[in-house]
Amino acid sequence: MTAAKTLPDAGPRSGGRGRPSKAKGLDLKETILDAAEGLFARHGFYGVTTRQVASEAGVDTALIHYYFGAKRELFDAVFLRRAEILNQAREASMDAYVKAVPAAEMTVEGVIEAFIEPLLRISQDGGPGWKSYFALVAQVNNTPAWGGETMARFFDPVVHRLVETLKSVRPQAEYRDLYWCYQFLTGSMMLTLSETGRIDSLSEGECHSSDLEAVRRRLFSYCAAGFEAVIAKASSAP
Amino acid sequence: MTAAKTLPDAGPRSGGRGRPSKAKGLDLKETILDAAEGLFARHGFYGVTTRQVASEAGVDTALIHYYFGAKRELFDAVFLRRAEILNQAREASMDAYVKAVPAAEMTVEGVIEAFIEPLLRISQDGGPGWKSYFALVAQVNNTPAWGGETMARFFDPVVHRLVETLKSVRPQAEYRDLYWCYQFLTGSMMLTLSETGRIDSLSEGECHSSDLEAVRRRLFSYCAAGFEAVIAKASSAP
DNA sequence: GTCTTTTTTCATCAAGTGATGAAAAGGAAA
DNA sequence: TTTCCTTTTCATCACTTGATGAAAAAAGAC
Repeated sequence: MTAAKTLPDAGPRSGGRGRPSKAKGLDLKETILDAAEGLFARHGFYGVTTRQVASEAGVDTALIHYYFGAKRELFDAVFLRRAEILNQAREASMDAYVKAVPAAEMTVEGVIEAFIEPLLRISQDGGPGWKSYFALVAQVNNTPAWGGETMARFFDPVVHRLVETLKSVRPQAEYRDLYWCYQFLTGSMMLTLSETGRIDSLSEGECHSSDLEAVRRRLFSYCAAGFEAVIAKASSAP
Repeated sequence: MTAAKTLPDAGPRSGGRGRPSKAKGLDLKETILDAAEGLFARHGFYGVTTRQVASEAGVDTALIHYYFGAKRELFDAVFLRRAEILNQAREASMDAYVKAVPAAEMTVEGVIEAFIEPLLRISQDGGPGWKSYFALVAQVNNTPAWGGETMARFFDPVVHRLVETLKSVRPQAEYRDLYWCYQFLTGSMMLTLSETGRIDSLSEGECHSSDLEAVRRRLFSYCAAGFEAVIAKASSAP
């Protein structure tokens, strides 16, 4: 609390006097976030101690509280850091699709691809931190106690955008069906992005969690066909 | 350790002399497992203390170690208790399908329904403990550190059976595709069974996590269409 | 009743937990 | 150089953690 109050509000540079925070301060903050991200992703919020984070980051325990306050605030900082980038990338991707394709030619698969592809690309090219982050989000997504609120707080807008776009492509579809299908989609997507390695052992080497190109070749058409089937079934039997 | 060694090996009744374990012993064991199940499902392994379990079950902390040994062994006992019932029910369901339907008339959707339906039925009719259990399994499924091994240890056989049955229905399908599709399916299924309530708030009341009848009307055809699309795409573009 | 075994409770341990206040270190500003 | 502010470290607190051994209670066996 006291520590949190003395935090420099803006990131880059803080006013005029005193030691400039550019020296190592911000780097250390990022280092701490990186360490916390990896550990939280692997062991969950309660499975990680602030001492472990400090040790992994190579800093003193007190420094973590100095920069982030309580442990939960550190977790939120980890979660928030990439959530904004993620939402931006997804909104941009859907913008691009809607802008590039005439309304009459938009497809369910195209919309879904615009929604998911940014995540695959970032996971492949964004560096190792992103892999941890996706595993973290997948874990939060399946956390009954507080996962729902957290996911809603950060990711609801882009999901609503997906549903609305799909509704415009298939106007006869019911929202009920679209939301259920979205849930099925996000379950597949999150489990895949978290790359738990289960499919590697299950398939005895036929498939690899990290092979996102293989995912790309299958997930879009899988989900699109699922959506279409559910929509068709609903409209045929009301 | 010492406590674990003095455990009665077989459950029901233990030999001849001494206090019979029928009195309250087994009931207490079940009570402890129930309490642990609910807590682990909500907060994960590290988010629960043995004292919380004891308090929830209304027993002394030491009794937990007396019956189950270390905390991790308690967790395994919780996980194992229903896993066996689950596997039995699923095997029986697939047996019934394969027996009832001539090979020529089996469908991808039929096989998938035989694989998933037991879970939905048990979740609906099996009592509240099962809801917790499914949430627990979903959480383990998304745990990178040790979730993979745990899932494999308990559930690999029935999954291999699913894949083999699907292969017999669509002999031209590649195992690669079937395994990837299974991963998509299990992601959707586990997230749905864990009933996190996210779809309730996301859909603003249109859908309810607990409405498994709505799931039944959609999930089978969704997954089946996804499988068919992936298989078709693979065989059309080798 | 007495004996014998199991079940339950009590008191406690050693290690680890998140968190904090005070002091030290270090560079910029005067 | 001295002052001033920020960053980093140190020592520590109050509390919780998983776990255990010894003693007490319970209940059939004799």
